[in-house]
Amino acid sequence: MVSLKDVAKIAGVSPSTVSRVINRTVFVSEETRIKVEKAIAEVNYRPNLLAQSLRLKVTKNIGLLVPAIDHPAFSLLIDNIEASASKRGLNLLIFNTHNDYKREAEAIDMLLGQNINGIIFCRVSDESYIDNLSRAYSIPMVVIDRAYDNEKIPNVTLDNYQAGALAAQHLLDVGCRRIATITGNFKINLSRDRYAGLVETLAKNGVQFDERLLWKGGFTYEAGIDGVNHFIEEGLEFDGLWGQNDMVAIAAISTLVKRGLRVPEDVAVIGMDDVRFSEVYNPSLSTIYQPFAEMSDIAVDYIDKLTSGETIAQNKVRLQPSLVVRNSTLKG
Amino acid sequence: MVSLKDVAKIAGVSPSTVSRVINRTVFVSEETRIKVEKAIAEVNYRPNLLAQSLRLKVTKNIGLLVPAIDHPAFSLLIDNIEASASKRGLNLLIFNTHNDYKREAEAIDMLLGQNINGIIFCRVSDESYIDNLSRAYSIPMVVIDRAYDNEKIPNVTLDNYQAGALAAQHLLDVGCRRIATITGNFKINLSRDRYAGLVETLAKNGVQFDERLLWKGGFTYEAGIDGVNHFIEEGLEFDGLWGQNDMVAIAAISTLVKRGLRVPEDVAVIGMDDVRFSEVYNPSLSTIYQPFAEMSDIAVDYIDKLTSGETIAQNKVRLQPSLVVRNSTLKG
DNA sequence: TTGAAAGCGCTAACAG
DNA sequence: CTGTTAGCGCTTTCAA
Repeated sequence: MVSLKDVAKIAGVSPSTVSRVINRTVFVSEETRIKVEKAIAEVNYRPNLLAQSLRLKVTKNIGLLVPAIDHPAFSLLIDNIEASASKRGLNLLIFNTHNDYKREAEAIDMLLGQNINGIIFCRVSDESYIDNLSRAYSIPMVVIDRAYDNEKIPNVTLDNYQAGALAAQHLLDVGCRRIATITGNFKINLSRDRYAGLVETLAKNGVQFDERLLWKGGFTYEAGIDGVNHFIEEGLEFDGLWGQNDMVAIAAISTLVKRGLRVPEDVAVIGMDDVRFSEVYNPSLSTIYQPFAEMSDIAVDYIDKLTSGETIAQNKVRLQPSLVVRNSTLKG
Repeated sequence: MVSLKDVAKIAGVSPSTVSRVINRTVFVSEETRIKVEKAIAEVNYRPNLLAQSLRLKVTKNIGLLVPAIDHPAFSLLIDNIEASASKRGLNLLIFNTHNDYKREAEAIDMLLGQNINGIIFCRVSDESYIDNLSRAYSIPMVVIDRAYDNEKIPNVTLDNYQAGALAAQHLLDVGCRRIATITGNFKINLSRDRYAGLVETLAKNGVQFDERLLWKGGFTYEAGIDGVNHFIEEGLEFDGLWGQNDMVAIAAISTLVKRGLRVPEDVAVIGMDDVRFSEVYNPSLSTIYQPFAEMSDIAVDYIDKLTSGETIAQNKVRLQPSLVVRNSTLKG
């Protein structure tokens, strides 16, 4: 590996001068600058980021913790965060917490010993260890998506109550009256918020939610399958269903169809997130759009600002969801 | 930040002793070890990886280049690579090359200046810059999935010809005779290999492939949609279709159904990769399984071994695909 | 405008 | 078994 010293020797100047040329930190005479640049090119020199970071106590890396990687919503999120990071010249270190708050704690612990600038943290659930988090405070940190009700760490989230409200309103609008829902684990507060938005909006419109039509199965395909099977086996009737994410909704549709029901004619189904394949599913899936790109950009920007010592005016951002209507709810 | 020196002072020993306790590199007397450990715990000391890496010239980071993140096959691959890396205490730095060989070249260039141990490289296409790659040789590198025909860099790939053969054989077995295929870009050699496997296996079985039923649309949903629309608009008849990945196959099914055709009764459709949602699609998708987990593990292991200076006996591994039969081809 | 020197936090001879 | 010393590659005072 060719070092700054080598370049200095070739250019016939001191190491500090080479450093100054590279970082444009102070003025260097045209003449020497050219000599140095020539030497750099000659040996194809690249600064050693390790040494640089050690000296400067800042790195270009940020850590990202997600509960799952191969999950359409999270891969979409990761994709967006990567884009935001790379736009700012930051690198992403990704860790999968596997929806397990113990592994999450280990990962945080590890991350703190890592050469990173900050952590973007998509918490597993309300069980996530608080004490580790407070230790984590020693480096910039932002929580995305799954924040606590009274999150102290800067965070960017969705108005999940409103997501539930939109889903309820749309199902009512297309004529549904007996509405079922399959939710995420209630240890994740956004599952509760989404649910509350649904139930309260139905109530406001004179429709009482039947709690037997609630299945807290989680954010997986299995939840969608199990939920629908459960409802049907219990002999419960329903004409509308909200799956709290698109995977669940799609699994629900698939199960309904297998059971001989038509979607949307017999049951209108709406999902959440607007992941890529919801558009291609058969029938195409109505859903609640979640602005992942915007959320990612805000989160990365936080880290960036916090790192450079800037103070941030607003340390909580809550974005609004919106309704996407496709065929799975169009009773036409 | 508390440093090793601080710990040494508290424990009343020299910095080297503290280092020795931490790294268990040589024997330290029970007595001093305990003193040191107590001091470490007292101030909650964590070694600075930056300094450690600078000194040792090895990091715990590996870079991963993928053509896309939010693509079911790649998020599955990323998921598996993360698992393999984390199992070995390695961190993953992810870069999205956006299927663009120019951005890919930039990313490699950047990665080379990064504090990484090695690169796992999922090449965009045959257009990927060779010269950059050879420069990249200065650090351990392994190509996964999309390797060249005569790849010089250690690589782990699938027997893509065999994948095509399996698809062809299965479609023949369920009674198809007019078979269409939608392939990846032919600049990616695995698209060509898969295609060759299909065509030659058909020929071996006395079925001549009609080249008008080839659509080189790429690995996207759009390709599946466009391909089917094209075939139908050209008035071409077909009773079987292979999409070279699951997204394409699913988009094809969705388009066929929209056009009033039944799957599998009118057209049997098979995909490739066996991503998560192919099982949940309606109808569930027959596909060619690709052993991503195994591929990932081999790739990460390569980097790990190369880093520690071990020589690797076999620097090319080619794994076998297998057939997964579901409803989209069961004409029953 | 440039060079010398110190030091970021760590490890590894080398000596004892 | 442990301490002293040098140095990884870089930046930044401090002087000149």
